[in-house]
Amino acid sequence: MVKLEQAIQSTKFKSEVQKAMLNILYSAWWLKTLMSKELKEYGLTHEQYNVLRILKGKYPDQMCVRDIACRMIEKSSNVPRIIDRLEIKKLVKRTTSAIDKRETVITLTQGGIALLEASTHIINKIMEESVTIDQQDAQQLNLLLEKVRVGEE
Amino acid sequence: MVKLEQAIQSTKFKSEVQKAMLNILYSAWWLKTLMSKELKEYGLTHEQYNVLRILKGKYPDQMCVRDIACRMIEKSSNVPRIIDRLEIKKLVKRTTSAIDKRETVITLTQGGIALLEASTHIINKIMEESVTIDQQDAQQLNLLLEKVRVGEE
DNA sequence: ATTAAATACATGTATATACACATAAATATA
DNA sequence: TATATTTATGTGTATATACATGTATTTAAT
Repeated sequence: MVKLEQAIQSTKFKSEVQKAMLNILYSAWWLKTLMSKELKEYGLTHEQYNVLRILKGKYPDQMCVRDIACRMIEKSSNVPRIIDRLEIKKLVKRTTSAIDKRETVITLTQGGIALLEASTHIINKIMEESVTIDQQDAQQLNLLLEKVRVGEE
Repeated sequence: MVKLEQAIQSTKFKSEVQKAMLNILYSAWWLKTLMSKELKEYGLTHEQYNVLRILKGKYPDQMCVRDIACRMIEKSSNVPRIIDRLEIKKLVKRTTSAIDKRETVITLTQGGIALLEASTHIINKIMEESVTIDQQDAQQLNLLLEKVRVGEE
């Protein structure tokens, strides 16, 4: 295990709360890096994978760009542009909605489903191997993280 | 408080551990957004601020690019480029080391110090207002996050 | 029915991430 | 000493973030 102190070569924190904030930021980077490394084998970025997973959640129903955007972990993600890359790789298809011509409807292709399934399989395996906390600790962690965001509107 | 379920409009998680991973990623994004919003008033990005703080930690000693890089929270940050922006704004100064001509030595300017102090003051205030967990919870959170990264080399 | 406002998406710009590669200088090796 | 390797930094490219703006379409208001 690498403690935060070693990771960012800092020992003096203003408070335990400030250390926790840095710890959250560092842990998120660590998790993303871990996933991205695996996803690279499939030619996917972390964010492209996230969009594919969101689409899978509604499959075989389609989703419009807005629906995808509000399910993204990073809310400021530029979903149209991420879909651009996925479309080039023929993992999704874009069509204009017949009901509301402003909406672009995104559909997972068979290739998209196949790639998502293969990569998800590996990702889950890697994450299970790398993150070994037990269910109780995870539950406690979820509780505390939501406490951190208590001021969120 | 906004629970993760509402934030990413998802209710079915594979496990409490998977939920915790998403919770870490979302919380990190939330914290970064909160800080960036304030830093914008000072014309700084989150990453530029991080570099300035690292430099402050050694002040009045100087630091080379590599030393800054290994203290960054996001290890894949391109430090030379971040320093480019800081240099343009005259917040830091670049000089080539006399001892090792490969090294670029970075120095905080008076303007850099002033801007850092002003922005740190506000950031600390905002973070104290927004993140209201107590010291014990923070300690517990730090413990759990390091448990998450137990597999880190 | 016409106009105004809101909505959905695309596009543009600056900065950052992630990573490969280039360059110059220092160190190790033959 | 000459060469090879390593190290420190800079540069290039593709993608993403953060945010502003543009455009078409729908909805609401007059």
